[in-house]
Amino acid sequence: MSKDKHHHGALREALIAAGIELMEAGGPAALSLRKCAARAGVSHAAPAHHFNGIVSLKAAIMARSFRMFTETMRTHRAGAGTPRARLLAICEGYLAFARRHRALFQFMFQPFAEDRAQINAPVMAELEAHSGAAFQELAEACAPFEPVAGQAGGTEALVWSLVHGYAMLFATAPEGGTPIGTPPDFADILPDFPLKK
Amino acid sequence: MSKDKHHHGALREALIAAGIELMEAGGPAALSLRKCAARAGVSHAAPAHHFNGIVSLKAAIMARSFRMFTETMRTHRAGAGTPRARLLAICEGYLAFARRHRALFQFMFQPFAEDRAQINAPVMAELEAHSGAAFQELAEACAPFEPVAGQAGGTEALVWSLVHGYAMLFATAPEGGTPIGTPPDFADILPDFPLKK
DNA sequence: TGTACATCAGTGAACGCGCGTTCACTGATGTAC
DNA sequence: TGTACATCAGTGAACGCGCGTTCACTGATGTAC
Repeated sequence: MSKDKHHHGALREALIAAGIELMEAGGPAALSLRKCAARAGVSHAAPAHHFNGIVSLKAAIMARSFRMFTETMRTHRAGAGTPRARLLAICEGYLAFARRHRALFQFMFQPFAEDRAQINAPVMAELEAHSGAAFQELAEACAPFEPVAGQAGGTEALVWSLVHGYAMLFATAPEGGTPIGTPPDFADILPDFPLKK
Repeated sequence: MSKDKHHHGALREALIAAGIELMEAGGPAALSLRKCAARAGVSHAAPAHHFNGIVSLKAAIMARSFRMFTETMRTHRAGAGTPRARLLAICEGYLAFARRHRALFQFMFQPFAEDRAQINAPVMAELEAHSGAAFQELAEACAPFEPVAGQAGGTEALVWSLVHGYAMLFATAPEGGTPIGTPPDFADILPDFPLKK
């Protein structure tokens, strides 16, 4: 089999998958080009043919993460009938992803990202498309409700803040390390929003 | 002056301050023992006399950060008369700290913390006291209100999630990088909670 | 008040490590004719 | 269907860097008598 010598285009994807596994095992700081290459069964110089630097690998991992994130929300949304049920389902998907992929979730939303200038255009476009789609899911789920405080985006801002904070504080917290013993279910703290007239 | 040779106990604090400056300039990943030492004007071996490893330095920085965090909330709370005003003031303090100290805020709440086993007892106690005090401020501000969903801790969980998510998404986001153009003021999305009977 | 001595808090050199990146190379794949 | 050749996607060695940590040392400070 020639695969012993050549990856036939699968290496790029394999490196992304390896990076995700590394992060999930050891947190965002555990990622390195050399470890990704090793995990993909390839020499540490090989990734240079697929990413023009580690920043590009990180961007590709982030894009892939947002795609998984959006898919998780869509899966949860399927079958929810009422607007309230749909909104709650989207949020449950949000939280499910955060719980299942703690490190990726942290990685996706950390404010001190790398220099975006180093990311090449197609990867950047992919990243923006996937993260935009994730937000779109949330925005659509908020659409049937009367805007909070009468502002466009008010409900989105409230729901997004609430679910994101809950995810950070309660869903991805290290083993029981929160001042609130057992936090309430998310469904119990999501306010009732009146439907649009 | 003998300070040329000896720091007279001020080095420990100087190293913590240096670490905070480093993080605020370059994010949590910019911290290193050697850079802290350099910024404090001391050889890179000197910190070993004050911290038994970089994990201890990080813990001390985290403790100091929580102290600043609590102080910011207390400053904002001062002078607020009604329960609603106090709750809002605490939240504004929360957000003010996140905005002013983006990197510290991220550092304090990141889920993949170092091995806590390496932190020596007094630093650990200090850290727990300061982070406990921060949460206590928030809990006290929630106390006058009827518990959300009838659960103990319900209001705290809602408010904390909401303000924390808002801080992460809107207060510490990199230059305008949020799908919601201009987010609403936090005061507009904080629900009205009924007072206790 | 002096003196001997222990302790403290620095220095500078050295260590080994993992990292990203570059380089010449090589063998397999794909293409033109 | 063969053959010459360009391109692609790997390899392994080497580079320089910053890192945490250890070590013997030294001079200043504090203490016992």
